[in-house]
Parts: sequence; structure tokens; C-alpha cells
Amino acid sequence: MIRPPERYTITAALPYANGPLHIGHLAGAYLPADVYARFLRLMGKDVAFICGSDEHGAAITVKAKKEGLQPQDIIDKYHHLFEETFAKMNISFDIYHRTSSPIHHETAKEFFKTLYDNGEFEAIESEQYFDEVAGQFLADRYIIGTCPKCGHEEAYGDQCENCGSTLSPIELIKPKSTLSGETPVMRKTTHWFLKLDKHEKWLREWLETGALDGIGLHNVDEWKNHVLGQCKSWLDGGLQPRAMTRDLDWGVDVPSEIEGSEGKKLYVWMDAPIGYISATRQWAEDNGKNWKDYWQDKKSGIIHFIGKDNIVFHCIIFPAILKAHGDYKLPINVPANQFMNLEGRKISTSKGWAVWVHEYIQDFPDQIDVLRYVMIKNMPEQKDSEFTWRGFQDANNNELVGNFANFVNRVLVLVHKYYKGKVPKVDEDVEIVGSDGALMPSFIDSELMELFDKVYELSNCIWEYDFRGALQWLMNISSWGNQLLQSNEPWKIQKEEPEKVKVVMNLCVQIVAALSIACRPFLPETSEKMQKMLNLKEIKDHRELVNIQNKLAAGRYLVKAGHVVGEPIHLFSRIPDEVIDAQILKLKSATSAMTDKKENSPQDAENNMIQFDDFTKMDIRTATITKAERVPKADKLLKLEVDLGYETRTIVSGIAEHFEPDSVVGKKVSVLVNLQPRKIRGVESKGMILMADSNNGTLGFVSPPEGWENGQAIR
RNA sequence: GGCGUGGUAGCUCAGCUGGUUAGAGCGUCGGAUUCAUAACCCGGAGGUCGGGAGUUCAAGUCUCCCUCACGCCA
Repeated sequence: MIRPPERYTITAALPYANGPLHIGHLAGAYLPADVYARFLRLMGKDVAFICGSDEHGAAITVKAKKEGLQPQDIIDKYHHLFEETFAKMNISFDIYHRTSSPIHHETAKEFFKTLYDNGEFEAIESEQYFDEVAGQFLADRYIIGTCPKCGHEEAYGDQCENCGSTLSPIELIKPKSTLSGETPVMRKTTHWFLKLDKHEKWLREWLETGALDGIGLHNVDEWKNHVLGQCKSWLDGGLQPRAMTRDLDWGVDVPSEIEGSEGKKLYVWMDAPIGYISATRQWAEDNGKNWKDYWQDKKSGIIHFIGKDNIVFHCIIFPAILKAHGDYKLPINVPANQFMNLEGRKISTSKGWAVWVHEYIQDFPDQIDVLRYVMIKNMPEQKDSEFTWRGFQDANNNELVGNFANFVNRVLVLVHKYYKGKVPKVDEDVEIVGSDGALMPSFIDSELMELFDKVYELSNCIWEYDFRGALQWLMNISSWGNQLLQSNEPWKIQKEEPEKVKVVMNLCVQIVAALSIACRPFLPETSEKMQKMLNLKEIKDHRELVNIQNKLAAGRYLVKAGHVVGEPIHLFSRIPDEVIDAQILKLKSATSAMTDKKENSPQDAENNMIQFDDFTKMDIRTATITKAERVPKADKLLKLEVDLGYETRTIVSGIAEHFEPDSVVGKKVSVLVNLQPRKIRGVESKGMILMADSNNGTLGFVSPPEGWENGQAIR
């Protein structure tokens, strides 16, 4: 018998700080972790919910180089974007930390040193490609060359995108460094390898039985199939020593006390998961807690929420590291989610096929809970799942508006109408119609038991990481409320049977009150609104769900008779077709823009030669912007008037996200004047303003020198 | 290529250790209703469970082969 923990350490995968978050990230790790953490708090548990930015590694250095920035600039940009995005999505981290912080470097180094001292490492020398111009060793993906299998000339060191075969850098014909363009040379390097093979035996026992040295630590039945399957597959293949260091210039240093540490950094899978620990330390320091309680105490349970691509690292490598250190507890579960697809295709950052969370927040600022709802409803818990904008619209309009918000609204409206907002006192012996229909008489106490059962079922689903199931119970409760109203029809019997109506309405108020707490793990903002609407005291996220279950089980009411509820407001509103159409359009134009960009990269420019005549066909003129206004219902478009000297004309330009209308009036610009006119959002655009596009998404006008006349030819 | 996970109604998904007419939500069709954001409520139609073979008195649920998707590894 394994005792449930008293204290929980909940971690969500550290997002890598080199690009924004999309909905797949939310559905995969952050929302399930948040639902669980919020639920645990409502169940009265001690919770540390930990996350932070993963800020090291070659990809960040390379991105910085490409954009002419420092790595620090990149990580700051994304760290702050992540922080803001999570805050707005109401992900309730106790701390959102970062691996570039001193406390993390210190913790990670200490960890490495301990493992080193414990003799867990083995130094192995190997040869790797080295870029002599850039002065560094090259990660596999920063080497390109000709694929030995299909002859594709731009295969990466780890994979050929043309034929899909996996490669090693040594196989590439004519390898080239993507950093300098030079041919790299082989050079010897030494790294420290974790002797994973040594840990195979106990890992197998632990993963297969949930026990370590015969002592049960967790129940394997609670682990997901695909997680165990993946781990078993690794174990069956035999574990090999694995490098825990890299030749990099951006990361946590190998402790200087160790001989040969110069230029070596910790491997990301040593670095990032320790980020969970260092974040906990920081949080404990800030809040007067003892961090060891959350990582080393028997009464604590560690749970890692991650996506399926991270399974072996969290179930094998990190546990091995923790055990090798000696002081740490192992996770009691790693409920990895699968992936979320978008409109029938895989989400792809490079192809622009994604819904960015920060953009959603901009486009739907008052509908944060709607995204949370739809993400949880379609959470890829057991298999890859699917997000569609139509599905999003349907779920909002039919389930959140039609079922949930509608029930809450009709209850409050009726309570105001019949009792001026005062919850009526009831005679418990008055019979009402049960939700099963006209022939099933019932009483309020048995219906309150029914409410208890439903809330209990919902809780149970969450304990089992079945968040979709839990969400269905939530909707089941409000649907049941709608049925109760429908079968009793207060609006028909209020005159003849006011006592019966009192019972029905009182019951419905209890249901709404229960919903306001039960919905909180999923829909925190809605919970808040409902509490205010009901005039109940603020939720402190401590034991509220336990309390209502106790009350209901004891046959007590959640809201007392005589309590006055506030005015009803609409919790959700319908989303019209146009809004959805616009999102679908945005998605499609983002992908095609991405494809265009790729085709027009400088490397490709040589292959896309045009003739001189092609150029002379273009009539480009100097001009001045005389008027500018936003195009209604279009985020990106400005309607401009430009003075060409010989005439003024209207041009619609997609620069509204970069410039305020007022700021562009008077600007000297270059205009392509003989472009085929086109109607954009109902406005005829005659010509195009030339813009310079930087890589980091800013635009600048291509302007003639100061004092130049309008209408002059540019050639 | 090897391994893992999955392929169930139009859509999104549940179906534990094999056992009565395979479930839910949404959509659809029909009906009823007006307290409510044309929301709600009731009812019907619709799957033989990716394909094939096998084990069994009995298979979506076990075995084998094939196939498709995704992931991990080489």
C-alpha cells in the first residue's frame, strides 16, 4: 500500500527560449500541470508548482549570431514573453524561473561535482568536427553537406530533410560548418559520460513495479501506457553511457575544480531538469520554505508534466541522475501527453503552421478561459489530438455559452425575478421533479447527494490525470442543472406552487455555487467571476473543494437561505463566424508567408535571377504620405494617401502593426506605381510602398534623400 | 530499418482484467418549450470497432501478418 503524498512538487517542462509558445505547448504540458496544481491546492495539499525558461545550448547562440544579437538578448526576449504569456493564461506557477540565473548555475555545478565525486562519470575521448574559424566544436545540426543516401546537397549532420534518413556528421560528403561556411576538421575532445548501464537494473525494477529495493514508491497502474512502453523499449535495448557535457560556449560550466573542465558545458539533460530544483530553491528562499522538503522528503510526491518527446529523459536519465546524487526522491508519475495537431496538420514553427499563444491573447483578450477549455477538452492525453478553429467555435458557442453560462444565467435571473436575489428558504419535504423527468419525484436532499456524487466523480478523474473526463463531468453538472430547471418549469408553476419553486431555485443556487469551485482548475477566471456574481467570499485556493464535498456529503447547503446574490452577467459570449474565418485566414497566410520567405532567402536569390528587362518594367517613384488611417477590422492594414507630384492615390499597406497612422504622415517613401491595382478589404489599392524588412520582424521605409521632389523615378 | 504508442459513429474522443442489443459530447433529423446569450429540454437515425488470418463456447478487448499516423532509437 502506497500512501498518497502530503506535499507535491509539480513541474512543467522548461520551454526553450528561442521561439514563442504555441497551443501545442499549452495542451501538452502547461495546462495539464496547471489543472493538477490548482486542483491539489483546492484539495488542501501543499504544492510547489515549478517552471522556468531553458536558456542554454547551441541553438540560442546560433540564433543570436544570425540576428546580430547576443545570446542574452535572445533569452531575455523569450523569457519575458513566456512569463507574460503564462501569466495571462493564468498558469499558476509558484515560481517561473530561468536557467541563466546564478542560483541555477550554482546548483547544477554542485550536482555535477557530486556525481563526479561519487564516481558516476567516465571520461571518454572521441573525435568530433571542429570549426577552426568559429573556434568551436560543432553540434550535429550545424554541419551541412551532401547526403550519402540521396545526394541532397543540404543535408544536416543529424538528418537529411530530403530523404528523411538519419545521419551522423561523419557520413556527410563535403561537410560544411553553418557557422562559418568552412570545412570543419576532426579534433579530439574528452567528455564525461554518465554510466547509465550501471543503473539499468534498479531502473527496470522501479519502472516495472514502482518499487526500489523492494519498497513500493508509486503505483505503476497510474502511469500511462505510452510512457511505460517507451521506457521499457529503452531498457530492453540496453542502456549506454551518455555524455553529460558538451563543447559549447553558452551554458553551465563544468566545475573548474575538475581537471580538463575548460570550455566544457553541461549537457542540456543535465542542465535543464536541475532547473526544476534550482527554481524550487529560489522559491523556497523567497517564501520562507525549505526546498529540500519538496525534493528529498518521503512525504513529498514529484510529478513531471511533459510532452511525449521528453519521456526517456524524465523517466530514465533524470531519475538516474537523481539517484546517482543520492539525496533525491524519484518522481511518482510522469504523465506525458502526446501532441496536438492543428487543422489536420502537424504544428510546425518553421512552416508557420501554429496558433501562437501570445497572439491568441491579443486577439481574444477576454476569452482566456475559452482557450483553456478547448485545450483541455482536446488534450492529447492518450493519443495525438486535433485542434480546429471550428471546433473551438462550436465548443464555445454550444458548451460554454449554451450549456454552462446559460445555466448560471437562468438561475440568477430567476432568483432575482422571484426573490430579488435572496436565496429562498425551503421546506425540505416539498417534492420536486428529478432530472430524469416528470415521473421521477425527488427531494432536495437526494439531489444534493447527486451533486456530491458528480463533484466526486470530477475529482476522481483529476486524480487519475483524466482531465478531459473531469471537464465532461463539469459540463454534465451544468447540463443536469438545465434539466432540473426544464423538468420543473418554475416559470409555469410559480403562481400555483411557489413552495416547490423555492426548492428548485435553492437547489440550483447550490449547483451554481458548486460549479464556481469545481470549474476553478480549468476555468480560473470564470470561477472568479462566478464567486463575485454569487457574492461569495474570495477563494484562497486552499481546501475549498474538500470543504464543499464535506458539506454536501453531510447534507449541508453551500449557500445559506437569505444570502443575497449579485446581478447575473454573461460568463461567455458567442463567437461569430467572421472571427473564426479571420483566424483561419491568418493561419493560412502565415504559412504561405513563411514559404515565400524561405524562397527569398539570400542563398536562394542567386537561383532566382531575373533579366534587366524585368527590372525596367517596374516604375518606382518617390512620394510623400499625406494621409493615413486604419482599415476597420484589419489589424495589419493602413489606408494611405500618397502624393506622387503628378497625382495623389490610395494605397493599402500591411504595416499597421509597425506604425501608428499619425507617425507615417509626411514620410518620404518609394512607391511601385505600375502594380496591378487590387481591392483589399473593400478599398482599392493602387501601388505598393517599398519597405525594408529586418530579420527580427521590424519594418523601415525605403526613403529618398531629404528634400527630394515627389514623383521622381527610382532606377 | 528496430522499438514503442495509437487507428472505435459525420467530427472530437471513452471503452479496466475477453462475455447481454459497442458508449459520450458535438453535428444531423424530428418534436416540445420560452426563465435564459434563437440558448435549454425530449426523441430518432448513424459505427461491426484500420485490413486479413487465428485462438476461444464467446474478441473492439488475446496471438500473428499487413497497413497508416505519431514518437523514440540506429
